[in-house]
Amino acid sequence: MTETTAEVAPELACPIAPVVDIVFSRWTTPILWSLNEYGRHRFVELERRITTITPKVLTQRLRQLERDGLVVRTYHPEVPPRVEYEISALGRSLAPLFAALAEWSVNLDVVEQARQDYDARDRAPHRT
Amino acid sequence: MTETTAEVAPELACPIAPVVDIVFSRWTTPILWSLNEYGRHRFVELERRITTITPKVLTQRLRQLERDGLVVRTYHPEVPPRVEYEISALGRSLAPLFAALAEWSVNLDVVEQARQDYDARDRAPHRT
DNA sequence: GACAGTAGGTACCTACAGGAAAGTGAGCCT
DNA sequence: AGGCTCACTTTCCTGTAGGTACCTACTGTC
Repeated sequence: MTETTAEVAPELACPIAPVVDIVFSRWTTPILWSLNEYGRHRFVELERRITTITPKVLTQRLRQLERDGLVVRTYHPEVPPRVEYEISALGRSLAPLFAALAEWSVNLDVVEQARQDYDARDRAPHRT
Repeated sequence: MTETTAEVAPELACPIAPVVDIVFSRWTTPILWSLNEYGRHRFVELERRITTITPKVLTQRLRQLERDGLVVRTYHPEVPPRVEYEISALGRSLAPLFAALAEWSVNLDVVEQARQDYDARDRAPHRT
């Protein structure tokens, strides 16, 4: 944890926000997860794995991830064109982060319980 | 829409997506970070720390975080009303995650360099 | 009586992310 | 000669998150 010089963006109030923007922006999580867990993917393979994503958005996210150096795109100028996406070394360095998230997911039921409690508490008495 | 499917959300293709939704939805990161790093906050204190957030959105996010059991809201029915927000035990359990993110932020310059390389590469030759 | 401060609530509006659907181009199959 | 596949691209359209602005109740202070 290198202390970055001076005040870095007081409007953020939070040094990890830029990382979150890069790593956890919409759709990037399932893409990175897929590439990290199951290795190299072609475009249609990703499309089929993340069934709810549209090709337009998938392209956008992949371009963004490629630009950020998190995935590597390899174009094979063959007859039916073939493109392969794989996670980069930088992307692989996120693995412990993903592992930590996966571990934390044991708390999902706690969250679910908290929601039910909150909703139940909120129905009966008037909120202060 | 209430399809009781056997497989748990094939459209996600990624078990950590629910966690990301809870923890890294918009604005929650600076809020949780502030409460975790600097302790208890009043509403205006949070507002002043995260300067770009509007009161409406801050209220929304705080309610959501309270409902999810990540922050605790304490209302003091005093003359100028006073409300305090603090992080819950569950929220505190995110600390190692935040630490991991903070550590990863050393790679931000790598990302920045990748972006510059990508943009430079993309200007000159035609993209395949 | 005017105003400030607190913790929001509410109504209205806009911008942009993302969805749907069709097109592209090059070649191989039949 | 039409159909197929891949990897997108383009156009059009909608939903909704979030912004702006104003409102509440209460009291102390000027």
